[in-house]
Amino acid sequence: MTTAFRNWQAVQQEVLRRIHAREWAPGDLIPNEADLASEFGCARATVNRALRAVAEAGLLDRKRKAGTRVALQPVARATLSIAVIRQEVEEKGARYGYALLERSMTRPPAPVRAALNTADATLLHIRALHFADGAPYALEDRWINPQGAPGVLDQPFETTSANEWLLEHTPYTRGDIALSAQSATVAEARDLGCDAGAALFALTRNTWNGPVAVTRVRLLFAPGHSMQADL
Amino acid sequence: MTTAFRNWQAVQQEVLRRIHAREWAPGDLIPNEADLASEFGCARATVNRALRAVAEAGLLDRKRKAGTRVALQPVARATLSIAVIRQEVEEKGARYGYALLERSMTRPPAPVRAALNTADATLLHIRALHFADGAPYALEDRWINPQGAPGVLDQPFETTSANEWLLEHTPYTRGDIALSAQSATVAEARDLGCDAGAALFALTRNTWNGPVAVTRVRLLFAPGHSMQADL
DNA sequence: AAGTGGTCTAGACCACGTC
DNA sequence: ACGTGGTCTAGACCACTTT
Repeated sequence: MTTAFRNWQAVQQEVLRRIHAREWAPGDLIPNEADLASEFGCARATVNRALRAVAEAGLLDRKRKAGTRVALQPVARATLSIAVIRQEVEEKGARYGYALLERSMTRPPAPVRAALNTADATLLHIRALHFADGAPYALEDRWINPQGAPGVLDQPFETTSANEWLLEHTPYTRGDIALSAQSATVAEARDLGCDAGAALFALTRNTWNGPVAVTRVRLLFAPGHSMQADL
Repeated sequence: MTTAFRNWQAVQQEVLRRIHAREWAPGDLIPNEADLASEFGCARATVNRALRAVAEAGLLDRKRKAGTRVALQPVARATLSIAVIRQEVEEKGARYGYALLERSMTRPPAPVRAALNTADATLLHIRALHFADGAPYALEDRWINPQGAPGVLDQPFETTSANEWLLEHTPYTRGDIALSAQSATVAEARDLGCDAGAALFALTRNTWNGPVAVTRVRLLFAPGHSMQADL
């Protein structure tokens, strides 16, 4: 006799067990929801909830009519949590500091124009440093579209970072992120207090609110920085 | 009169609209599920589904009894999809290539032992190169615990990468990932065909199957590599 | 103690994709 | 055409927290 699986977490655990134990091997078609429900002694909605969760984790492929199959090559999905830099620093138990380096209205260089699709508009350009315990932590290079961030031109950003202000005052509907590595230029090395040519972790992020570009920011982290995530 | 919101996606969209329009401002307590259900003209379960989805995206904080609040600082969550390297290369439209550099049973250095918590066991050490259109794409440095990957010792890994074999044959229950930037050592530069000291994007990943370590891998990507994700 | 979200149920209908 | 997952409903009970 099988124990009854009364809640969706229990069903999920049993499904995961069968996958890991290869009772359901990669590529296999598993029983449909109705059959599993009667086997597990619960409602179909409960099985659905469990299978949906496992599918979202990438271990199952579900298709109407075709049924549910164990994923052949489970694509690992790591979820990065990207918080405000001040939070990130303080969560590491360090004292946060901030300094504005530059604030101007400028026509951005071609790559920025292309990424934001803002043609030849003049954007607010902010360069700033974030510190952890007095040491440079990250160098922020940001372009803000005043059209997409009402009120931004009234902000001096001398004590509060654009990073923080935008998150609280400017909604966005979509965005993308790119992570990469790059060598520190002489200027960047000076700002970050490292050697020129040092390997830096870079995060570039664009956000939009509907069709209108809000901001593009490139964060260069001091050498040794790493981002963690769980699978 | 309000239009009826008949499905959870429509409810979700309306909730997002209210958050973005600041009708529900950060920190605000929003109406409870029952009230929203009657306002939207749908069942409470439908509202629940929608609110749960928004909360999973980080825009709402939900607590029993305390109610649902708009998140003060929505933590951006970027989901990285980490596929098999061969897939990754082929999806870019390039021809994939693979070469084994080293295969041995060795006692790993301290950092690896510590990360995997394998005490002084002897592990399988694999070093290999992945190519895209003939050019080095990524350098793989991997340690495999034979205890966690039955059958791995029978694999030569001369034509099929450990990356691929493990994903298909070895289940895991948890893992972690770290992303960072580092300078190429002389040896790494030789393998990757770049200059020593070049900034490389590094991905280090540990996986376990329950309490037993399965593998630890460090992937060093050729200069210029970036990882993309959406928000 | 009471209010809120979390979940389960049984049944129903629908949408999609394969056959 | 038809089988499968996707979703909705109405009602119910439970679990967690705050009051």
